[in-house]
Amino acid sequence: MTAEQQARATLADVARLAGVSAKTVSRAMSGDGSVSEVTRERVMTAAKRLRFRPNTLARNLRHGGVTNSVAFVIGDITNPFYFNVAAGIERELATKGMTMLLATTDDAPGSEAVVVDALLAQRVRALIIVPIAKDQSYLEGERQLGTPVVCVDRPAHHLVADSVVLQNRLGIEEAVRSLIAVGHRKIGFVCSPAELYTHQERLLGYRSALLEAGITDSRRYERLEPVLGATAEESVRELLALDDPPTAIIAGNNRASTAAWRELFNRSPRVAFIGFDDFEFADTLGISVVAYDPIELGREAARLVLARLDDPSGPPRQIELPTHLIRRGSGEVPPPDAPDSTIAP
Amino acid sequence: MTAEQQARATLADVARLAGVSAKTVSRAMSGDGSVSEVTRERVMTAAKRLRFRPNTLARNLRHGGVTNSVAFVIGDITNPFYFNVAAGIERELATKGMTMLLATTDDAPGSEAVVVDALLAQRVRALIIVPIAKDQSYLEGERQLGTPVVCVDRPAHHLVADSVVLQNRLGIEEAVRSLIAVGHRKIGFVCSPAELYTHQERLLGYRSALLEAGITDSRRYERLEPVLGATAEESVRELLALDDPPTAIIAGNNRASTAAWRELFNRSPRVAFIGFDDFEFADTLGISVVAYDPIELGREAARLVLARLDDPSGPPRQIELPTHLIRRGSGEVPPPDAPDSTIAP
DNA sequence: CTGTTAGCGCGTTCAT
DNA sequence: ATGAACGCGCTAACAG
Repeated sequence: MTAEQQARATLADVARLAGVSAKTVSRAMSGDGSVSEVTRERVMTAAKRLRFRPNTLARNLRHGGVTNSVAFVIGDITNPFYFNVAAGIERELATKGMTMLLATTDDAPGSEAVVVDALLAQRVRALIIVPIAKDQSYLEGERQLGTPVVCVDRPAHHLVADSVVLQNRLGIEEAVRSLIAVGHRKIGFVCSPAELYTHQERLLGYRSALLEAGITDSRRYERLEPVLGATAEESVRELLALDDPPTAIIAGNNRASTAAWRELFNRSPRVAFIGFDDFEFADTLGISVVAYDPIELGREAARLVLARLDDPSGPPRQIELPTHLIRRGSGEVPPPDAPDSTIAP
Repeated sequence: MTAEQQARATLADVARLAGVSAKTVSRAMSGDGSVSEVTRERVMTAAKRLRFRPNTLARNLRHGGVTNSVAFVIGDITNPFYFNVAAGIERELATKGMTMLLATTDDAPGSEAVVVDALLAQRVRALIIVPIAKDQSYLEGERQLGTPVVCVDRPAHHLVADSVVLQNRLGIEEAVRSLIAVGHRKIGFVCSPAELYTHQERLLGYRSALLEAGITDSRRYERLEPVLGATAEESVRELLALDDPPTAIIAGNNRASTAAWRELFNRSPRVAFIGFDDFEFADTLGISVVAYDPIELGREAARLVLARLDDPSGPPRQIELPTHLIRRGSGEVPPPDAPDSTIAP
């Protein structure tokens, strides 16, 4: 690493070396206007010799001061869920030559606006966020200025914006019904913090499906962690330590799923289990889950951005992506008192 | 979403409304020069009313045309390994107010230069890449222009650059020795494509550790997929179908680990197994692995970038991050013919 | 086909 | 403490 900090060549430098005007170089490089074959050659040679690299920034500044990147704002980058969504966004954007800027709020509601502001100052083309703050109205002005804002996984609060969410209720309802069909009446629900929209929805799905089956005494089986980061392992232990423990457990999100299964693994008598969000080995291990496609979640969000860039007008769009129960065995375990599981009738 | 595309306010607009010069606004906003308290107030109010947002791009253009983001170029965004590295990079950059631009080459060696060129045109501050092309000399010019280039996981070819890699050989050697200590002499090695530096290193580690123990006839137990995407499941099946099958298997990378374990799971007699790269449930399932910290890999890369931005001179730095064997049981299974495993002496 | 002028939004260098 | 002029790298709008 030598410090031979050679200066970066500009259009003007190339023009000088090629003996033409800057604009001609511009034309030659971008293939925009018409340039004679000879001069184009001359320009290209000069550019190569000077290691010229067009400055997209300056170009965009001239065009209206917007970059080519879309910002994706997430809470915790170590959560694989976000990562898969990011993968979908990146892929979809790449088809249009756009790049993804990734930023983190560390799941701190207070830092959302700060992080977003910094990104907007960098003139990102659009914003895709997993809302964590309780109020996104601070983005209203930016939206009016023409910056598309798309919310993923959770809708925005106090802001008109496109969004992509999952069919959370339906997913959990399907899981509950499936357990009931096998004979369960005592079904537990463990999940991460209750405040989040997704978890609220899933809780509502859990309750409505139970109600539907005439089960009205399940509140004691609900365990929503009060704080982010608390593990579902404890919740499961608590539930199973009850005098009248549940015979089946549903987890409401990915972290809770893995934590819960960790606790249920190797326990007997076997407690039926259905997780939320598919994961590696869930198939090999025979774990039933309410699955969905996180990559598609990202792709849809990016598509909404692209559509909005194409046509800023029109009403906000709310997309709901399907969830579906995958039966692999763990959710099909009957309760111990079921007719089929008794040794003799 | 109405189409009320109101124009974006600039420094000049704010200046006009506040009745001062543009430079005064600039001073007031950046808190740089000295501004009287009254005018500062006036400027701030005007800025708020116009929803003014300073344009970082224009500012940076004035400063030398460089953005605040560092590009991270990876092959396949769906590989959790890259994701964790990305997490480390993002976190470390965030401490300096920088953001991460994520780009993908789809593991196509030919597209690396294309993607990188586009990023450089966007004037990223630095480049962190997982090299996939056979030659990174195309970056030499850029390096001389002062753009730090850091390679992760694999060193660059034909380019002087900082890099962070793992202690690949040592990791696999430790695994092999551990298996040998339990009594294994027939040890298989399954891995993804052979061309990659990491896999070559691990293969060499495998061979040297065997040689060290006087085992010289293990070539028939080596299975390196010729193409990316081929699964290690087949390789494992092949190995176990041999007349004289191995009694232990080592996987050389994360994808191979999960695929191999999928195949070994529920098989009997139990084949000893050690994977490479830790993963969710490896602990719960009792799978021994050669582990390392992917997030730290990213953080180190980002630190190299920051150091290089701070001081471009100095020799290239090569950092090797440690790997270590985590014994959880699967790697401690003795061979069927071992004295301890026989029922009676 | 090519060059000139002007200006994108901001900061620097002088002035005042 | 504040302002005017100029320039960062590039391109639109006009020449010629």
